[in-house]
Amino acid sequence: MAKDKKVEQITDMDVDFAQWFTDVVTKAELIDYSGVKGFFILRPYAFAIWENIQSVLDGRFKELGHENVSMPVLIPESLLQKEKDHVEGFAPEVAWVTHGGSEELAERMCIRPTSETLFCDHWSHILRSWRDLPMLYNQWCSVLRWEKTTRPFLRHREFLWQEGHTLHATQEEAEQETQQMLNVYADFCEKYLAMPVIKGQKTDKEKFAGAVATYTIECMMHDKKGLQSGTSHYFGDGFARAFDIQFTDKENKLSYPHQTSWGVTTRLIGGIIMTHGDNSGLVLPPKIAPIQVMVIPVAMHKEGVIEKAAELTARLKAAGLRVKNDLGDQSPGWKFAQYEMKGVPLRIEIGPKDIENGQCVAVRRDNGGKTAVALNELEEKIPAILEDVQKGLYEKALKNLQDNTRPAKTLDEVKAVMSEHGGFVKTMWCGDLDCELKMKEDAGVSSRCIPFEQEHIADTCVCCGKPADKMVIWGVAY
RNA sequence: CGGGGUGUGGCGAAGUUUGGUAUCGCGCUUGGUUCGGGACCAAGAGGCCCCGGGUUCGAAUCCCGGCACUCCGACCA
Repeated sequence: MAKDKKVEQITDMDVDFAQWFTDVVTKAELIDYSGVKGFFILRPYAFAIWENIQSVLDGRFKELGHENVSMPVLIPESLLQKEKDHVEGFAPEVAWVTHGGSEELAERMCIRPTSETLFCDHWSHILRSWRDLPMLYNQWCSVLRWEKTTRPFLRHREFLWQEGHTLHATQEEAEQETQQMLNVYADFCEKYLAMPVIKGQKTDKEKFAGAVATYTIECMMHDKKGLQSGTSHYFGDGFARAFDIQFTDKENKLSYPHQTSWGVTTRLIGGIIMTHGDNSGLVLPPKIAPIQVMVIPVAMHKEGVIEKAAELTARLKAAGLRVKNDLGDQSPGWKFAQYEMKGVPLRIEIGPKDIENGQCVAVRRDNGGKTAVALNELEEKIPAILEDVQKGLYEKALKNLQDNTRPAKTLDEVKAVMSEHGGFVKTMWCGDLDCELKMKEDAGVSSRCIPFEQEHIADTCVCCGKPADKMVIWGVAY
């Protein structure tokens, strides 16, 4: 027991998962609290993770033809009001600017909670012809939503994200874009963050305010709760009509374009923490870790150790890895614990005995496995171990998802599964809002999504017993 | 927004019931010895006791009002 838990300061995750999470985000130096509720400071280590996420996704977006833009942070109230469902969805959680200096503004402005209205207004100015389409835009920015309950990474009042917004000549093209971007997110989560996802569609109750359809990737955290990790929306031409965005099509007729938007946020970092973390702290997938390898010299005062550590570091850097060494005067044991806390995927120990044997010792963060690596094989062996760590993390998370997703045919079965195991439940659903509400009321679960990969669990709705042909995944979500 | 808990050097706590000028551990600084799982010795530095009022000769402590953090709900990425 105790020997597994090397860091006493962290609350045991099986005792109190929420407290464990708070301990990790502060002790791994990811987050500091600002003086204002819901506004968090992303410290350099957290921001470096975000930059890695940005860099991969931004590259993908651009490969697919998207361009980055920068929209204003303020939205005039009249603009926000234009699309009815949208304003109803967001009005309760926007913050308002009412003064410029000491002068009261003629019209108050909200700090953007999302930028659909800004993009729409802009497009209504510039769109003329079918030759202008598609418009494939994205922006990296922060948005503000006045949430009641806030938690680091999972629910900020101000959070960093990217929001892609696109306009297309046809419904088919827009729907294809929506699917394409959902797939980009799913692929990124699985390949880079080692987080398996369930792709599917949101129910009407859960979809984005103003959307025709919302698609989502849902992940399962270590505590078996769900995390919506990315969304992609199809808007039809509703916003275009509300904002009077038109173009002249190939038949010389005025037409409304079809629209999409899609986004991921710094919540992904929360997902990484809660998917892979353990009782020693953070565990980062190698592909996204700011530091992939930490070289720790042992018995630094002995001749040649510091030089050897520097040499290994330089060689691994040259091999394309993100690697650092720690020549600080803390004891090796302190350093081991420190970088475990920070989730560095691989540690390399190099001391006098190793130098004598022409080797170093590589220690994996995910399972503690130690390997002696011959120094002349460094460039081949270390990347291979990192790949294995990446793979191992994904497989472990996939097992958690699969082992904790259970079928149910009746509401009583759902309740039994939830009280006994938690996790996700898959059931048939008739499509009625009343049944969805009853699931929440009686079993405490919300619909996560209607997965693209459907299974036939039963012939009838889990709730009302009427014929049903849709399978829904339910769970408790962050 | 409803219900609970908390707020004391950087961190974690004691002190609050019963008012008398703040204590401990960790960390930090300097010097020395150490170094294969959070080393040791010595000497130092560091406090608007969350904020604002009030009671009192005197408030970390009692009273009133705020704010923040945290957990559980409802709302949401």
